Amino acid sequence: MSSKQQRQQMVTRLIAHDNVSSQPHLQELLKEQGIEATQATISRDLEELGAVKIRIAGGESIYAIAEYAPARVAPSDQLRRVMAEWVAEVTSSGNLVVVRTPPGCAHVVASALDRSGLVGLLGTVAGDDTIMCVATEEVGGTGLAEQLRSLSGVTDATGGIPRKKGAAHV
Amino acid sequence: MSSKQQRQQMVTRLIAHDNVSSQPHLQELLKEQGIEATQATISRDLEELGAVKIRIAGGESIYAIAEYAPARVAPSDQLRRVMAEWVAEVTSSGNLVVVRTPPGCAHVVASALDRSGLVGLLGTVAGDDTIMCVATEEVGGTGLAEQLRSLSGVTDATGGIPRKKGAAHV
DNA sequence: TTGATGCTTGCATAATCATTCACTTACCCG
DNA sequence: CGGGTAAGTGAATGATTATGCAAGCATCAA
Repeated sequence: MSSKQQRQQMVTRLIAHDNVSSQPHLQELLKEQGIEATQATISRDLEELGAVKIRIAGGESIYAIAEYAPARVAPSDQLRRVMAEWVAEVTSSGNLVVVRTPPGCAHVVASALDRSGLVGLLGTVAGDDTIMCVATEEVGGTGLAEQLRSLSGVTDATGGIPRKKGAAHV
Repeated sequence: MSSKQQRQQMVTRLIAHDNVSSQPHLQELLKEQGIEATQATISRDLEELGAVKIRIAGGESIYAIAEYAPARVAPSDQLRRVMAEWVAEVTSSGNLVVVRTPPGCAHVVASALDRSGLVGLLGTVAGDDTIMCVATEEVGGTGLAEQLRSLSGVTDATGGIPRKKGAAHV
C-alpha cells in the first residue's frame, strides 16, 4: 500500500499549510487532492504522525505536527534528544542558568542533565517547568547557557531584553 | 468568584504534575482537591488556559499547557491578587529572591509568577513554602524583590520587624 | 430598591474523535 | 496450491470534548 505513505505525506503537508480544524475538514481537503479516506483512517493517520490539536487565537483550534524532523537523531547522545524535545528557553544570570521546559517536564530534563556529567555543570534543581543549573566559576552561567542552548537548539532569548551572546564576564 | 481562579490554578497544577488523560479524569482529580466542577466547566477552563492534548509514547495522549506568554488571560491583576493573598515575605540575595508563603502554597504563587511574564524574572523554583526566583542581571535581586513586594503589598520591614535588604539565607 | 448588564456555571445535546469488528489484500512458508 | 499471518481499511459505535441555552449571582446606575 503505497497510498498510505502518500496519504500521510499529504496530511502532513495540508496540516502545515492550511488551518485544519477537524478530521472531516481534513477529509475534505484530501478529497480535493484526489485522496479518499474515511474519518477513521484519518484519525489513525494523525495518531501515527503524532499530530495534535493546538489552540490558536480566537478560541479556534487546529492540527499541527508535534515534532518535525525525526531524522536527525544523534545516536549516542540522548541528552541532546531530551534537550531538543523539552527545552523551551535557556537564560543565565551570574553563575546560574535557568532552563525552561513545558510544565511538568523539568525533572526529566534535569535528570538527563545530572547524568550527563557536563563539564561546567555543578548541579541542578528542578521545579515544575523550570530548572536551575549551577555553573562552575570557571565556565560561568553564560558559558554553561551557551552549551545548553547548543544542545537544545534554542536561540538566545532573555525575556525580551537583548543580550549579546557570550559577551559577558566569564 | 475567586473559585474560578483557584480552580484554574489547580487545573494547571494537576496537568503539570499528573498525566491527565481526559476531562472526566481531571474532574475526578479536582474533586480529590475539594473542587467540584462539571465537564463543561473544565472544558472552558482548559480553553482559557490554552491547554492542549498532546500525544505521548504508547499512543496515549494527555493534557499540557501549551504556550508561554502570549494572549494569557488575566495578567498582572490576577498575579497581584495571588501575591497579595499568599505571599508572606520577600527577601533577596545577589540575583536571587526568596519568597515565603504559607505551607503548601508556594506552587500556586510560583505558577502565577511564571505565567506573568514579569520583566526581570527569569524563572522560579517552588518548594513547599518557599520560592526561589532568579532575577535578570539587569534588574537584579534587589530590584526584583522590590517589584514583588509592591505586588504583594508586603513591606520591606516584614511583619513590622525591620530587615536589611539582601540579608536573607541562601 | 429596581432594573440592566455581564460573568460564571450546569444541563442537555451536538460535534468531534477514537476504537472495535469484520473484511480484504498481500505475503510467507510448508 | 492452501493455510496462516499481518497490515490496512470502512462502517458502526463508543468515548470524549464543545456549545446553546437558561439560571444564578454580583455590580452598577438611576
